Parts: sequence; C-alpha cells; structure tokens
Amino acid sequence: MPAEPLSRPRIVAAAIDLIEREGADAVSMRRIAADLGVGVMSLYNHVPSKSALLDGVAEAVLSQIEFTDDPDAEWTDRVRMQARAFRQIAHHYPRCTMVVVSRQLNSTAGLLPVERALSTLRDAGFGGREAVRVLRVFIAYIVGSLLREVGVTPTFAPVHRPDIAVADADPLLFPQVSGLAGPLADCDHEAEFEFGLEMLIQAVAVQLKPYG
Amino acid sequence: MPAEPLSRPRIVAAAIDLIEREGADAVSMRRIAADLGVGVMSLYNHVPSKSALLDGVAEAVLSQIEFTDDPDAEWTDRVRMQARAFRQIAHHYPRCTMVVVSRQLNSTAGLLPVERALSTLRDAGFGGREAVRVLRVFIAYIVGSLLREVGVTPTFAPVHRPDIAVADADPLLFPQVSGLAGPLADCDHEAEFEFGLEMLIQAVAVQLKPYG
DNA sequence: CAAGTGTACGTACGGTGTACGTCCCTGGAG
DNA sequence: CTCCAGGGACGTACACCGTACGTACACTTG
Repeated sequence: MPAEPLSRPRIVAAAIDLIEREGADAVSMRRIAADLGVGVMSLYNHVPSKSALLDGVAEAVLSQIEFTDDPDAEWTDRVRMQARAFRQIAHHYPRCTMVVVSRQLNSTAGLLPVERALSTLRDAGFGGREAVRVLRVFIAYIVGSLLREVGVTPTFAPVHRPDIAVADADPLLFPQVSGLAGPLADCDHEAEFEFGLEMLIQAVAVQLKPYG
Repeated sequence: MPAEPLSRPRIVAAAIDLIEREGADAVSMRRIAADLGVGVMSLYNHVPSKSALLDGVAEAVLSQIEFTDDPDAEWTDRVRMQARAFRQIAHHYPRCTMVVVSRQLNSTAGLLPVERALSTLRDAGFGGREAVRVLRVFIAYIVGSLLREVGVTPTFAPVHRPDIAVADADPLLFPQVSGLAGPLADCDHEAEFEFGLEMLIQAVAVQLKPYG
C-alpha cells in the first residue's frame, strides 16, 4: 500500500509543494505529514528537525538553477545569464524564495553558483579580491530584487491588492510619492531587473578598464 | 506602583529590546509581557495582534533614520547620505533588520525615505519614471547588502563562527572558491557597501548624461 | 451616589515542535 | 522452519505559542 517508502527527498518535495500552495507560514510538521498521509513523527526518521527540513528546501530549490554557462562567450553575456538563472528560480518558486534567501546555506548547492560566478569574473580579467567584491555587489542586487519581486520588500504596489500604500499618501507631505503614484504602483519586474542588471554590468565594465 | 502605564510605544520598545537581545525567534507575546512585568492579555489593549506589533517594530526602527538632507548639495552626495542613513539603522538594530525588511510597511515612516529619494533624483534631472526605476535599483542593492551584513544572506563567512562554509570546499570541484577562501571569508561590510554604492552612483550618473 | 468606560488580568482552546516509548515488519542466523 | 535484532511508522505527552472570552477593578461623568 505505501506506494513509496517515505524519504527525505519526498518530504522536502512535499514541503516545497505546501509552501508554494499556501505560503511559508502554513508549513508545519503535522501539515506535511498529513499531506503525505503519514504520522507526524515518522518524518523525524528522515529529517532531524523542521529547521533542517527548511534547509533542505533551500538546497533543493537552489540546486535546480539551470546553468548553461558558455566559457567562450563574452563575460558580460555570461554574467547576464547567471543572474537571470538565479532570478528564474524565484519566478518558479515564488513563495519559497524567502525561505531560500533567509537561510544560511553551507551546502554545495549554494557554492556552485559562487564558483561559476567567480570563474566568469576572473576570466573577465578581475583579480581574486576584485572578483569577490564585484560578486558581492551582484548578489546584493539580485537578492534585493528577488525580495521585491516576491513581495516582501515594497514594490509600493501591495501584491495583488488595491493600491493602498501610495494612493492615500498626503500630497502635501509627500508630493513626489503621490505625484508618481502611477509609476510607483505598477512594476514590470523583469524590465526592472534587467534595467538594474545592465547598469551594474556597465559599471563593472568600467571597473575592469584599468586592468585591461 | 505601575511606574508607567503601559502603552503601545512601551510595548514596541520592549519588543525591539528583546529582538536585539535574543533574536527575532525569541519574540512571543508571553515573553514581552513578562519583560514588562505585565499580564499577557494586557498587551492586546494596546496592540491588536502580534503581527501588528512587529509592524510597529518596523515602523519604529525605520522612523529613526537620521536624514540630514541638504537640497543644495550635489545629488551624488545626497544619494550617498541617504543610502548610508539607511544602512546605519541596520548597524544600530542588526537583529531587527530582517523584521523591518520582511514587513510590508505602508506607514508614513516607510514613505518618507521614498519621498526624499525621489526628490533627490528628480532634482538631479531624472524624469518621474526614470527616478522610480533608479530608486528601485538602489533599494534592491541596499536591502540585499543589509541582509548580507546582518548575516541572513551569505557573506561566506558564517557570522562569528569558524569558517565552515568555504574552508572545506573541495578544491577540485570548486577551485575558485577554495582558492579565494580568504577573501571570501572576511568581509569589511562598510567597505563593501561603499564599493557597490559608488559603482551604482557612477552608473546612474551615466544614465543621467543623455538628459543633462 | 450610580452608571459607564477602559485597562489589567486569568482561564481556556486549538495549534506548534519534538522527546520518548511502543508496535510491527523485515532480513539474516541458527 | 524458528528466533531475534534492527529500523521505520506511529501515538502519546509536554511545553510553549497566539489569542478569544469573561471578569474585576479604577476612573470619569452625570
């Protein structure tokens, strides 16, 4: 009768499903067990704690990044691709994004993107320390963008809600905000992401000049 | 005997204290009530829910940003100042940062920095839509940086821990990572922040050229 | 004085993570 | 075959959580 014999991957997958369907707040060991048709404590035979389970979620999501890195391509294109690959998973697992980002990930799943990025930057001509610095800037921008996209950080357009944040701003206290209510309210996430990404790449290119 | 008569600000302050002392996970209504020497349910006379209390924490922290904006200064300097002011609160309330960032803040405390920033960018010569776009890039970068600084996003140097993330990386699988273990492990947050900030400001300045 | 109002509080309910002990099912040894 | 050891599934139990509800008391107002 037990079609599949319960395992860590199956539990992690159930957790991801649950998060995507009902949000991270809905996650509880009891709920996951129920979704799997299994007793609560059975989970602990495969997962040491809820925290470890969420680590597993982060790792699983992160390891699904599709990297199609072409070492012969222009470094700017490689950076673009890697940044987009990162963003893609946030688009694929929106409600998991916060979980992934807010977890200290020490696994290889977290290290591989770093390795690729450093490789790309060093190929581009950066020294070790410079590559690390530049990478940190990119990570900060990408993480910040994903958080906005996922709705945790303000777009100023409350997610799928009649706009309350900006529309009722007092025009006398906040002339700019209320004057720009329109642009502030709607946000083409992809376009915004690309806009900032291009700005960063171009800025990085300038940094690179002196070393060329 | 009740020295002070219990109020929303007092409760919020207690919550902030608790978060800074023991982390956001330690926050519970019971715990806050105990710290205030008060019954649990008394809190609900001043705060509708725990969620609202955390909103209050976010608002309180955010409203302590010190803005010393000089409208006559160069716009680059104004942007620098505002970005640093934002970062300063994360430095002052490190454990609260995640709470602040992860909360959709629709209060005036959240709108005021936006107003100032838009004002600065428009003074610099940006149109409305462009100002919003540029602002979003800055916010993404700042938020991402603060998260790294606070330790939620990887510095690759696990906060106050013997470095485990990077040191034991397999040199064959991750040559870059293990080769750059040193630079990856230590991170001068202020220098990193400033480095990326300057890159962004310069990139924005380039964006501005065509409109000048 | 009486009535009304708002704050503090205790109790109680349904939920959480998980430590612990018990069952049963399997696989190998004799 | 029997017998036994090991491991996975499970139920119970505990401490803690957020908060709905009812009560008791201090105060203002008439």
